[in-house]
Amino acid sequence: MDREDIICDCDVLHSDVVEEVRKRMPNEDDLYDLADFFKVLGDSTRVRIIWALDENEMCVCDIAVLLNMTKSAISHQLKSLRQANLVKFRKEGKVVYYSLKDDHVKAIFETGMEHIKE
Amino acid sequence: MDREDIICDCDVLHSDVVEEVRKRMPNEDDLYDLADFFKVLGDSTRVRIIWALDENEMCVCDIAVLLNMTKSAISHQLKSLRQANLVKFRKEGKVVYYSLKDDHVKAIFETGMEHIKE
DNA sequence: TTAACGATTGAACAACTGTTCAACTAATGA
DNA sequence: TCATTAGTTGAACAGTTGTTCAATCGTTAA
Repeated sequence: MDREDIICDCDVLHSDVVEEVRKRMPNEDDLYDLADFFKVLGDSTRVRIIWALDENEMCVCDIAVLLNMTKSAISHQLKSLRQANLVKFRKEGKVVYYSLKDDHVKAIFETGMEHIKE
Repeated sequence: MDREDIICDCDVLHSDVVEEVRKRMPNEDDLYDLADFFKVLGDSTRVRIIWALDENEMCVCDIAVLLNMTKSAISHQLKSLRQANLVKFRKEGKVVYYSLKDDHVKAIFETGMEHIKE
């Protein structure tokens, strides 16, 4: 990093701690990906969709009725969930059935629930 | 819900599934709180702060140096983390030391890492 | 008392996000 | 063939969010 790129407005107080932590920090890219992953879970519509799909495979219309939202809104959010690799789908005629792809998510949800219920 | 409040633009296709899922869905408020919890984790600055604090208790200046950001930016994010009950702090003279409050978070992080590394 | 410094705060701004709307595709069946 | 229905898409809009900037607080030490 060049001198000019340093935007921090203070001097380090415990350089030993900072250096030690810096060594142990995971790859920057992984931390950005992790934040993006949580960003997907950080929306009540998507959380409710995931929770619903964990109970049962459902089509877009059913989810829209369940959450009382438009098909379009649901479809947009399902797109985010697809891109984040959290749901999969199968087509049957005009109907598209969505279901959960990942088994990590339920574990994460349950630990999250424990946290907020304290 | 009144008839006028229904904004869904389609008819239910599998009312049995929808009814069954509706019964099993957790409390709406809990799902909103859960989404808010993930929203806090859904930012790379906050994720990096949490990861750093998991390694060592640190003061605001040290975190600012580590992440090459201003004290102000860090302090704002620490406020979010405090409000979400994820960090605690102790004062020593002018210096404020932050550390992780919650042991759930590391478990959630590690499961999240597993997911994104697939 | 005063200067210096670590930290916090509120306002402002730009960037981002979720929903709506309208237009569209693809499959069905009359 | 044509109307209908399930679902997707892109643009637009409003609401939200993260960082910056300047001002401020609280503690320390001169």
